[in-house]
Amino acid sequence: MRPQEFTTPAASVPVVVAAGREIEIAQDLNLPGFIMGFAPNEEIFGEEEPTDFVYKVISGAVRTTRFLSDGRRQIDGFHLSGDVFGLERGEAHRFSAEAIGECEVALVRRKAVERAAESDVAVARRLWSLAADNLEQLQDHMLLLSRKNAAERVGAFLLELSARANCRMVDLPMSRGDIADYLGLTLETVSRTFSQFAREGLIELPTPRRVVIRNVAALTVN
Amino acid sequence: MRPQEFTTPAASVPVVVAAGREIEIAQDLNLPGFIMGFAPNEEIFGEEEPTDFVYKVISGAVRTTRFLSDGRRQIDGFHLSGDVFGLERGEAHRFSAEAIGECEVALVRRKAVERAAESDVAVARRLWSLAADNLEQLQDHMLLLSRKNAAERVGAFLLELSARANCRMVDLPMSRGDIADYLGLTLETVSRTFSQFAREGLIELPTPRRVVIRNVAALTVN
DNA sequence: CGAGCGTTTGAACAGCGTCAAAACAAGTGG
DNA sequence: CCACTTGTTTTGACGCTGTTCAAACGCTCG
Repeated sequence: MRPQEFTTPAASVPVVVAAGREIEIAQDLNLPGFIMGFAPNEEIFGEEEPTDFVYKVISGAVRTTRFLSDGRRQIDGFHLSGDVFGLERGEAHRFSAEAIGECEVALVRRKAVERAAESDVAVARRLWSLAADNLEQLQDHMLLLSRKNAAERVGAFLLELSARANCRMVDLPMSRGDIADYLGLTLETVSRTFSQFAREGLIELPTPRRVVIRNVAALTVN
Repeated sequence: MRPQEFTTPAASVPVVVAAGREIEIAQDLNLPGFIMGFAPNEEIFGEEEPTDFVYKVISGAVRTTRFLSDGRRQIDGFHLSGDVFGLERGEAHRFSAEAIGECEVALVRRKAVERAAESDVAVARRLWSLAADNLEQLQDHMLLLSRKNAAERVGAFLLELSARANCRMVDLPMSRGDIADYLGLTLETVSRTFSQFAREGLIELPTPRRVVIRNVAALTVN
């Protein structure tokens, strides 16, 4: 979705919900931006598109994805409320981003972020930290992908979400297929592992999209 | 290996080969450092050790690794001559680094690098670029680990080395086991895939550690 | 020449993927 | 309110890819 293609609220989504607002991109870094609404599975930006904006999830959830030429998909990350995404060094996005469910996203001009970083060392450092957090998370995820089995992957995923929500009960915004593409599995394997965990009493599944973690230790692997 | 434990050239490795030299950490960023020699499989730094230094490969090859508690190993990356590694944000290393074969590594104080970045925006930007390169490489590797099969992984690995060496003939400094832990496979699968490629004429294997790439397209997957 | 390590190869096995169908949930229109 | 549609999730049966275990091979270096 390119900004030139904005539609008015009266037309179909996406729509600009609010313009000219101050968006907090990092701690103590507020920049002018605007908020847009996206429908489920709607593209926020596509691979190869210019990196004109930096994004922040206001509500809902977003996934960033990459594809192999034959359609195999990888989900690089899930971005929940408050997360910043789409900040890349190059001129073109290496990922696409899509709304998982109905969601609101704030857009800030990338140039504005870069100018702020150039004039203020503290800001540059905070942006660096943002990237470094990202890097460390990616490294953990790489270890998961290269050396953990299906149960360990799903366990780590549930604990990751639980830690983010700071709660043993988690509502999953994403489908089994999304989880599978995040964990390098198939959706059937993810579903089977959920069922297995429930049978073993490690989790409860009140509904398919709600998980209550009962046994943290049994889901943990280091 | 902590610097306090340096031994003299007369004793066993590692040894300080040269002290007080200027090391080029990034383009136009030369900082005082010293060069140490390491024996095959010798640890350069360990997980959890303080991040007091930034490292640069002068000769030979280095691997950075992480472990799961039960011993499963992942190789995060191979670092060849000219590569900078060990630059992390936190106070403790999240990886260990070992010499693959006999090699020389330059050490520069991390504080010196940070001071340079703080006083010079251009330096900070170049360090940022270093990290961003790292990030992009990691993302590609994640796609490999999550969605590519054994042949595609080994193919990508060979092309990666070939691109770095800028040559269709590549000498592998690392063992089959190292390659396996980098690609998320077993050493047997790596060996079998090499043999398979050779049988199909995609590569030649004059010796186990030397590969000549014959058919780039057949090894490529996007 | 023999020891030790890395590599190759084989055979059996298992974990996860594939294909298929059924169960389930949510929304739509009669 | 209920039949119908559509999409997601679950479950089953089966097969393949890659692992495991084991043995043989080939270097290199004492």
